[in-house]
Amino acid sequence: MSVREPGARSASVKDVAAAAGVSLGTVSNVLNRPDRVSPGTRERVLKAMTDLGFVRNESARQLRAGTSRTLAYVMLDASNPFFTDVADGIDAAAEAADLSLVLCNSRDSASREQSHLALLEQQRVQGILVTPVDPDSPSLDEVARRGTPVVVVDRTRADQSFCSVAVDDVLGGRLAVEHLLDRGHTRVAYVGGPAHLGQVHDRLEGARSAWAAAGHPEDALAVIETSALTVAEGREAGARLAGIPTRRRPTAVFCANDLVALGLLQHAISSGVRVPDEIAIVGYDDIEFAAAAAVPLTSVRQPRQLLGRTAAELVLDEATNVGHTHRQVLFTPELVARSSTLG
Amino acid sequence: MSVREPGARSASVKDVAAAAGVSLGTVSNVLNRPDRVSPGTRERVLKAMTDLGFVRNESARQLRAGTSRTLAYVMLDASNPFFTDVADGIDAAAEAADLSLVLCNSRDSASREQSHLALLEQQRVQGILVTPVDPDSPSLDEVARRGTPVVVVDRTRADQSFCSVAVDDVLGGRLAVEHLLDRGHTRVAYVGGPAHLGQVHDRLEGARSAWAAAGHPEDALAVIETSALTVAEGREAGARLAGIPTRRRPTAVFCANDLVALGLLQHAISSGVRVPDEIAIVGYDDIEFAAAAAVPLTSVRQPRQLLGRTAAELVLDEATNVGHTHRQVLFTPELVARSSTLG
DNA sequence: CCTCGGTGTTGAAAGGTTTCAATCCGACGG
DNA sequence: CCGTCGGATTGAAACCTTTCAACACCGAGG
Repeated sequence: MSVREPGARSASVKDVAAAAGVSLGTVSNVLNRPDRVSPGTRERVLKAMTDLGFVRNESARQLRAGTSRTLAYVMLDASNPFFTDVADGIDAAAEAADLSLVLCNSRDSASREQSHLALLEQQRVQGILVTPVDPDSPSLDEVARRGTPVVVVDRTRADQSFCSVAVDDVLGGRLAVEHLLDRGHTRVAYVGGPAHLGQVHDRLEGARSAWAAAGHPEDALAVIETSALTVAEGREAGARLAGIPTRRRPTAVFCANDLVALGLLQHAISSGVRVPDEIAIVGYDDIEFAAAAAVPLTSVRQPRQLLGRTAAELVLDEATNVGHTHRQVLFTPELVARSSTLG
Repeated sequence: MSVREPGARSASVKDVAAAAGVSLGTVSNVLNRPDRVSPGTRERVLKAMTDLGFVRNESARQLRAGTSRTLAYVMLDASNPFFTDVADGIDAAAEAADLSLVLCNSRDSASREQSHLALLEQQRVQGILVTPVDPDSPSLDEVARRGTPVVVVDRTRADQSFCSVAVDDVLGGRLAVEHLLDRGHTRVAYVGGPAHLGQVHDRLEGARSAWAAAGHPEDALAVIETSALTVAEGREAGARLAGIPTRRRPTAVFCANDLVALGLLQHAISSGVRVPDEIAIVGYDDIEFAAAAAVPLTSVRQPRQLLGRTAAELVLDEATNVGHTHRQVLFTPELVARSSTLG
């Protein structure tokens, strides 16, 4: 029952074999094909294992077997509920395939992402799912080229160099603005940034197309750019909005994600602006906190779990199926109307 | 530039050595002690590596070296922002120690937790941080006894069998209720559950002690038990609260965590109950969404990142320091008063 | 009594990296 | 010209598990 000192060597199959008085091949059989071993010896071996505190050395196992039983998701930002929901979906699929999932958080840093990718590659994980800081980064291609299946999650890329799973952001933007037009709004603002983010850009594009289709002059759709998609930036944008004279102030706002929308909502309420009467708000992602906001938020829902599950399935196909061909899956978003636009 | 088929063997040091016309010892030197190798050969070896798409095999490395460079955090519920903040703190410490952090999500399931622990142990990670489903589970002891440093995060245990890092929940409960007493409330309810959770129990205990210290009869502190600490349960509790006749209805509520508080807040606002005038609300954890709520939430702040950072430091000490002794660190929470109690 | 079939067990090889003692080679001092 | 020294390179062993062909044993069938 003693505790091992740091650095002390742990028991190996050889030790177990010696203690049980069998060969080490037999110990291995107990671990991997217990039915091949007679009950008597099996008991003896198992007892020796618990006595010695034997722990199978996964490195050696994997070295010999050449294969690992884990999948990895390198997430962009673990504190955004959207990504943890995606991770849940991946987890479900991994569990179904009897793999375990490890998560790495790059916290928006390309270098952290880089070192996670390197380590996972060296560990010979079955596949890597990643929401990259920059989808065009060549290091993704390198990892894939060297043989580790890579699937890009919630981002896309012009070329088709690997599988990806994403949601149609242009359509999402269109849905949001069409909804606002249906509700009779004629002065609308889009809030989000930085502009170079694919999501921010695509959602705006969708918004503009719906706006133009309704016959409004394109440049009458105001754009308020933020420096990040966070709650704090949303509040900030709310303040800027409040500075616009009432007669010209938008009566509705479409935010690039729910965090921004929640910040904006908070600013509105705390400064006495009524939602949706004076200003209607549409968010994006439909995270749990959107429905739970003080004024439940109308939002564009993305199939988060499904996104994760599908990505996991793609990476597994690539890992096991020789005839695999890359696919770009694009899901359809859906508008969920709640009080923040419905009065 | 060709892509390897699934199952194809990747290049090894031996292949690199052959391609560069050196021995494999030299290749290893290039990887581990580049200064020992003359610039000429080094270049040649590096070129061979990129040509062949060489990826160091971490299993073999670790098998030989006997040590890994990773730390793991087995989190209880990745979709609770509280835990992702703790993970950020751990990550910071890991980065400082030049280790990489992998996250596993047990999603409130003891069996998932179990299999994550087993795998991590077999991978010989440097240490395991865990917020367990059940802190008294004997499998934690077994892992520790067999030699992997284990630190329990945000939970405690009667015995001192390993290091733990937690926050004084009894004090937190006291702070919350003292604040409400200061604001003149005389009818207060505690909302949380299930009761067997250590946190739920301790916070209530603290609440009761403050309540009694103010001379109020102990049983006059109402308790509304929920079946989980979620937003949905918070809404539910709000509905139950609303069912109490006004004259007997509590004028203030102390919730066992912010998710419950946010749900309760949402119910109040949507049914026209004014916060804090008709009902004051105190949450617990001070997650980011608490400050960003429509009525910013008064909450008991826990030092989340510090919790994580300290836990990581403890596990590293245990992993490297032979003279390590277990410590139970208890942090002090702090009340953050906002509009939900301040009018 | 011998052979056969089957069950249970063994021993050695393989997998990729790191380490370290040993070797090699060129340069330099004597 | 020889011996020596230092830096660069090599080869073999070790890490632990898994696999698989070979072996020992036993009872049944001929």
